[in-house]
Amino acid sequence: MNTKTVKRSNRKNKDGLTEKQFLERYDPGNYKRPSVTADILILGMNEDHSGLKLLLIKRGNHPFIDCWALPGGFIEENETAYQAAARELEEETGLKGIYLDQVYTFTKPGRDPRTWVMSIAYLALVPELDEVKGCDDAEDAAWFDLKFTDSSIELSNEEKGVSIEYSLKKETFSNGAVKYENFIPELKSDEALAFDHVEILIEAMKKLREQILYSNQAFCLVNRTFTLPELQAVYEAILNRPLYKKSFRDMVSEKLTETGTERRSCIKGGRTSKEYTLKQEI
Amino acid sequence: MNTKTVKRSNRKNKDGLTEKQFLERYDPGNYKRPSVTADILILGMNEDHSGLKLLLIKRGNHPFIDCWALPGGFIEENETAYQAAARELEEETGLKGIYLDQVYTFTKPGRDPRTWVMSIAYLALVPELDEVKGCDDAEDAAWFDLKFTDSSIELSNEEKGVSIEYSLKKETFSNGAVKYENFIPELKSDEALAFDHVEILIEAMKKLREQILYSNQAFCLVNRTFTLPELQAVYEAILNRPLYKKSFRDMVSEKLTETGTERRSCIKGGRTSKEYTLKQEI
DNA sequence: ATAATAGTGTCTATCAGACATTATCTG
DNA sequence: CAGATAATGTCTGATAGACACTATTAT
Repeated sequence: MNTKTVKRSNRKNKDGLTEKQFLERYDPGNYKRPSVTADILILGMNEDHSGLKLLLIKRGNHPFIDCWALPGGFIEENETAYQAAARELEEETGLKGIYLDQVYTFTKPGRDPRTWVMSIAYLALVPELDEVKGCDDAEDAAWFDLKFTDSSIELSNEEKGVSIEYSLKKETFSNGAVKYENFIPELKSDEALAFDHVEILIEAMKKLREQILYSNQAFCLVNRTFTLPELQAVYEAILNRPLYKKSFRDMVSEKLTETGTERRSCIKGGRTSKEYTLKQEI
Repeated sequence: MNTKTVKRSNRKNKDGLTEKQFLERYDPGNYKRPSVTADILILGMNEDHSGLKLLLIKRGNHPFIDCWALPGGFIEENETAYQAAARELEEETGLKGIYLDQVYTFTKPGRDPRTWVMSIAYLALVPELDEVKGCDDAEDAAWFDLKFTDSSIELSNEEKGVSIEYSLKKETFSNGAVKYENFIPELKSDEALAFDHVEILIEAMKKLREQILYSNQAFCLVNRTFTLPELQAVYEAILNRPLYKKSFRDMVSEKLTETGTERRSCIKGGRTSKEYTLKQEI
């Protein structure tokens, strides 16, 4: 590898320049370049585990003034998109070390009416917060209850009196021999999500649904210690269908360690549940 | 929705501007912006279906002069990243209507020594070409045999006498409760892939391996009509492990339609195989 | 006691893994 | 015929779906 490096450093291009000389004289030119943002879907479970919630911020300026939007920010030159997303996530929630993964990059011309902007979308999964802190403080930011079915998306925040609703139409899309089921959203409410953020939400939820059964992502949405009814509620909220208790428990059992304690999980009556943690692999 | 649009168009921001006025006066400012390229992994099966091949082009200028690289190009303002990738794919192979899907966006600062460049990686799957056209013509472009195992990556082109090899070390990486197995490449040959293109290759192959059993991607790598030994070879090449014939056939059988003809699939002796096509869903 | 939830037992259908056997083609 | 590959049959073990039953708690 050293010999290779040395060899390459002497190699001259058609203008007679070595790599070092070439880079010293390199002129980035005046091509038009896009701005690139990292936008984040921050997902959590609501208090009684009956569904998902999504963190949105309210826009204070044009375009889409007064509309709710995904938190996000421009990526800077000395950082990765992941770092930008993690920074934004911490600013918004105060949380670090949270599950955060790149979902998809959105590049459609005109998706931002101001100028040419691409968006690298990230999905963050936050546990039930013992302290429900940092969310609707500072500017206008709030958790919205999210209902994502096969035929509609509903985002609502009772306290703020906001309800955003889209109907979904399934459309098959061919990519070579592969066929996708795409959801085409149509706005049904007065309020709307800013930019193409519905589409980002749809893509992220599709991906999460595909992966949830074969990954440990569900464990990111509960506390470090959790009960099986709580964990099952996470799967059911994401998949939007009930799971059989026994099959579910068989599926996750080998990933669990009992803590030894028991406690109540949901609010309504009934028996106490055993508490578990995710098994630490050695 | 119309009322909503009308309402919003009158809404003024803190400077007293409507959305229209705001956009007319919008100054994109002088922030630094990245260049963004669409780079493509173009994968196909080699002639006797014994393995995968990858299309690479040879760089004629710094940086990484003389190195082999993934084809790609800058995304322009009036197109999506997908369109840029499709355009590049057609230039390189003459093919249209091919499977093409976004894999991941690479943003690490310094990944291009010239300037700030992000890359949106695409995966293209091309069928066995009856005409093996358009590949090693024009500039220097060539199909490389690709061997991707758990411990190494090998890219070789006998005709050009080029062999690129990396060893792979597995490393676990924690993302919240989720653990990933990452492959860390280390260059073993004199020749190397340009930029961070090994990492792009690794990510794309990981994703393809995860999806191949639950998607129709394998059908993109064979002709419209194919035999089961041919199709099985595709799965085995991607998964890098043998599959049991019977289980494999049970798995794919409901996706197939017999054409009625029989023909020989591989070069070596033996019986003729039935020919199939992918079943058209109604 | 009753209602509600937590947790377990068991049957079935399906399917991947594993091998064995039969069928067809080339030389 | 021998050697090679194609295609199919069958057994096993694991598992998701489905339902029934027992256990524990609050009111």
